[in-house]
Order: sequence, then C-alpha cells, then structure tokens
Amino acid sequence: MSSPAKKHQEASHSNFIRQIVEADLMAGKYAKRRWNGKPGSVLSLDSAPPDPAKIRTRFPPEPNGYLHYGHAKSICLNFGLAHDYGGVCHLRFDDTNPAKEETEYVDSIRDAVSWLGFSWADPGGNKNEYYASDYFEYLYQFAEELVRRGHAYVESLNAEQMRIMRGTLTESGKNSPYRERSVEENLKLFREMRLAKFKDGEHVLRAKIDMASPNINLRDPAMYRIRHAAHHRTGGEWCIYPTYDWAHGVSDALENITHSICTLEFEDHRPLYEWFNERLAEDWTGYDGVKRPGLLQRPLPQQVEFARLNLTYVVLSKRKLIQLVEEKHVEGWDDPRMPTLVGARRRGFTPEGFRLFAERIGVAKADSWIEFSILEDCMREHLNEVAPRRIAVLDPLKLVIENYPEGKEEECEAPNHPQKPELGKRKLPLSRELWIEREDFMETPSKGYFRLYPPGAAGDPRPGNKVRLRYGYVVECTGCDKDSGGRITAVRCKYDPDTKSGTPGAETVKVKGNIHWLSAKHSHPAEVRLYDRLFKVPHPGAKKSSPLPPGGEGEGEGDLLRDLNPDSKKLITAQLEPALGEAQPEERFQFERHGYFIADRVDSTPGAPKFNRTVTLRDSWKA
RNA sequence: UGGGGAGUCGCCAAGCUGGUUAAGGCAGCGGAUUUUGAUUCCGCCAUACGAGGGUUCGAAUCCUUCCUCCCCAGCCA
Repeated sequence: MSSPAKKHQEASHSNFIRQIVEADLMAGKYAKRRWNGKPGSVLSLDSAPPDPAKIRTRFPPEPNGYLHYGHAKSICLNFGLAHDYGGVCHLRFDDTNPAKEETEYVDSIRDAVSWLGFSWADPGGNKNEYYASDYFEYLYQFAEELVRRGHAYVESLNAEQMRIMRGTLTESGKNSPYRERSVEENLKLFREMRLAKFKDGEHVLRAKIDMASPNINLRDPAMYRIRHAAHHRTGGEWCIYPTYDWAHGVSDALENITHSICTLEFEDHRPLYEWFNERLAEDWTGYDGVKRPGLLQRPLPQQVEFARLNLTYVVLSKRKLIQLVEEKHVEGWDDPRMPTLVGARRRGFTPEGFRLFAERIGVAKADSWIEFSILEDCMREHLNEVAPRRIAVLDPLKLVIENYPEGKEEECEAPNHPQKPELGKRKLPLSRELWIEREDFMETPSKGYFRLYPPGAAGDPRPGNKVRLRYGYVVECTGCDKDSGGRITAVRCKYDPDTKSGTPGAETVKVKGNIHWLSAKHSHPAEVRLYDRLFKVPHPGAKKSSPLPPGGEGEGEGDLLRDLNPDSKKLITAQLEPALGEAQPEERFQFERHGYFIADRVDSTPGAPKFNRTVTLRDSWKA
C-alpha cells in the first residue's frame, strides 16, 4: 500500500457527531426543510423551495477577540461536516452583547476562517454570513409572543436579588413577586423597555419556566437586558439586547441549522435551547379562542456538544491571552508565539497543517489534553511536502579550507527538494572561506558525534573528523584557531578535490557526517527569530509543579507567568544563501538541518526578508 | 450533599443495538534506505477496556454498586 493511500484513511474516521448526522440523513429527518436563501420564520420559509443543503451547520463566534487554535478545531469540524455531507456551514457572528463586540474582530474572524481554507458562501450564491443582530427584530417580536403566551415576564428585581432568589446548586429557587404579572402589564413594560423608558438594570425579561428546576438554567433565565450602549452594527437602534440563550437557538432555527455544534459546557443549556424553540414552534390557542400557529419551521435544529481543545504548553482561555498581551509578555495578538490564528499565520503554521491536526485529534465528549507536539508534527508533515530547501547558517563559525586557492570560486548544485527533482536545483558558490554552524565542530567530541573535530581529539584519532560539505567536497579537519579567551574563532580543514558532489568518484570517500555551509563572501546576514513554546511546562498556570492538568480555580495570575518560557524567542543574525534575499513575505522554506522558516509578513521589507522559525526539524541526535 | 457529562495503551481515539486473537494515528523501541543525525520504508508496541459484583455458552459492549475527573448558581458567550 502506498503511503498517500494510507494517510488518506486517517481522514475517514468515525466520530459520534458523524454518526448522528448519518443517522439523521438516513432517516430523512431534515429532508423536508425549506429554504429561500434568507433566514426567516415559517411565514417566509413555508412557501420556499426545498433546502438544497442536506445539512446546515454554523460557526458562531462572538466578535469580541481573536480566534485561536481551539476555534480552528471547531471551524474544521463545522465546515468539514457540511462539506462531507452535502451541506453548508454558515458564518454567524453572535453579537448580542454591545459592550464587548467590535467590527475589528469581525474582520479578523473572517480573515482567519478564510485563511484556514473555508468558505461560507454556497453554490447557490448565498453569502451565508449572518449576525445575531440581524435577528433583533425577530427576537423582539418572538419575545412579545412568548409574553402573550404566558411564557415570559418582566422582572423588576435587581441582579443581586435575582441571584439570591435563584437558589443554589442544592436548594431550589423562589418565585419572584413579579412572576405573576398580567400579560397586559408585561407587554406594556416590555414595550417600554424597548422604548428606552428605563435605565440599565431596571428590568429584565425572563422566561417563565421553573424556579425549582434542578437545572439552574431553567430557573427563569433572562432573555433581555437593558443596555444603553452603541452596538457595532445596530448603533443606537436598540437599548435592550437578547441574551445568548434566547438568541442562539432562535438564530439557528431562523437559519435552518440542522446541527448546532457547541462545546460541552453548554450541555446543561440544551433543555433551554429546546424549550425556547419548542415554545415558538408549537401552535397555541389563546384565551380568546384564537388559534395562533407556530412561528418556527420544523424540524427544529438540534444541539450537539463536543469536548473543546486543550493543548499542553498552551493556554487558550481568553482571559489569559488578554493578560499576555496587555502585560506585554508577547508583542501583540499576532505574536508568532500566541496561540491565535493570526499568530499561527505569522509563525508559519499552515491551514493544511491545522486541518490535518483536526483530523488527527478527533472529536469526542471526553475531556482531553492533546500533546503540543502533535500540532508541531502536523505542521512538519505538511511543510516537508511543500517547503523548498535552503541553506542558512544560524550560528556562524568560519571554516577555512587551507588547500583551496585564495580567490578561487566554483559552483555547487543543490536540489530544491530531495524527494522532488521536478522542483529543480540552484547554484551555491563555494570559496576558500566558509560559514558553518558552530555546533558542527567540537574540539573534544562527545560520544557518537560525527561532525568536525580535530585530529587526535579524545586522545585517539577517529575517522569521523572527515565530513562532507553538503553538495560540495569531503573535507578533513586539521585544527582550529582560538582567541585569547579560548573561544574558537575558526576551524581549519583541507579538502579532497576528487570528491565533489555529482562528479564521478565523489562517493569513493565515505563519510558519516554531512554539514551545510555557505561561502562567506557570497552569503548575507539577516535577522532570524527563533521561536519556541511560550510556556515551559505542559500545564501553564496549574498548581505548583503539578503533573496534572489544572483543576478548577485557584490559579493565580502569578502562576501563569511563573511558567513562561524565558527562551521562547531568540533574535539572531544568521548567514543566508543568496537566493533567500528575494524571499517574499509569507514564503516558507526548510533551512536544511534546522527547521521550517517563513519570511515574516509584517517586518520583512523588499530585498530584506526577516525570518521566523515555525518549527524545528525532528532531531534524534542527543548530544 | 442537586443536576448534567466523561472514564479503552505515554497522548488522542474507533469499537459500545453483546460473539473469532480490542481499529487507526501520534509518541516510543528495533531495523532498512538516505549527501538533511530530516524524510521515507519495514517490524514491534493493551490477555486489556476506572474498580468490584452480576446476567450470559460468550461482555469494553447489558444490569448493579462504587471510585475519579469535568461543567452549572452572569442582566457573559
């Protein structure tokens, strides 16, 4: 079996959400839904043609911050499912809280999802970009209807009083004295709420469910709160805003969503999600004997919960990320060390790598911690395929070929990719003085070291002191120079003219070591940033030296900072091969024997790219 | 101590409408190729499914008791 075929099998893994979708499809559960390209109630959808989308999912971020690795999992899940089952995935901004949301975030979220390679537009030409705020009028009208049906009331207790009346985890709540207001009074007050007759916090609209429910979410949850604040899209049009619980399910229903996928902490909200939609979808006969039809199309969307991503060596909570940025432990939301998608992009991580990662980690309901190395490995896997090889000497040390004539120059040929000859070759100039990595020479070699070391090292000349200058000649170490402080300033060697790579007889001298180099007079210096993990422990912020994941609260601010990796960023000046001078922003390369690097899209200037290390190569050599 | 979830190899994760020796990936360990100590390739890697009982010819899969972990008392999402 060929390896690509084997790899492909990975993609077809079953998970519980796929099973739900497949069972629903098999049963034809959603086959009769109607859709006319515009979210709406039964009124508009009833006469619409059948929905061409077999399923509809949605990715529903609140535009209050930058997307991170965890969102990538959700995005791949929602868009992947829609793609695999002939459906569509909507991009919906859950913008129900004007105090926290900004247009800037809307733009960055759109960019991030697109960057990951997903599109929310469908073949029928619908953009499918929606906003909860698009539904404010629907939500308001529906809320009035729930008031009329006796399912909601205006609460005049303040937040603190409501909290006390709600009870606790073990004690049931108590009914509010305002719970039995008449429909007329509720309607009047609710309308006045909308008309800005009240100040923030004076009233709230609550669903009338069950104050004694063991599920606290059902103890008359708030549906509307008064907020005299400008909304990023509706401006000053509204002064009452729907809560998540009220808005989310309704938005899903209006958009014909079939599978509303969210994270585990919303499991307790599902009964509420269903209660709201069911109350709206059912027919109702009023006390006046007038029959009022349901407002939402059936079947109603179903909520499905999965475990959110936890990654070792990474924090993903918004609060902690904000702390890192605001306290300047990183250089912004797009710092390559940040687990944000903008950060990942600058770091050089690839959309393909993220999608591979999402497949590899799977989807389940068990809380889990994914090893960070899996993400790195996914990036390596993709980068290995697509990144052209280049030479860079990150920690330059002079190598002088004593028997190579002064002033002489010649060219060596280096393939752009060892497994892909079709990617061509490039020329590398060779001369008497070269740059090599400082770590490719050891005056007293450790056991197993097979790079350069002087004759007689370790008291016993070993054959390993011969090494091939990759794509060039075999060279034998003759010694080294040191300054007065004992620091090595240059390594000396002599070359064997009969061993040039690509010439007959080049293979006659066998060597184990193979090191990269650059002609000193032909290479150029450049800034390279070596990034490493932001945190030095698997569970940043966990209780002192605990080998276990953080459990619950009690992780003070100081604890997180204690775990910061002081070496997460190193600025160096490296020597680069000539071709690298023309690298375009976001161009990715493998610097041979080092890792994958990307020309920074922010700091590079024409002719002077600056490189960020995405991830190192695997290295089984332990010195 | 109320309610809702989850516990299968170091890390993920299939299987869970009971039926030959418990998928697969990652890591790890051997070995082969290799002008990247990279890549690739081959082989190995759970008598075991949180624990104890029980049902059954037969259980990770059903019943039962227990243990552990996660989530919920915002007019956040």
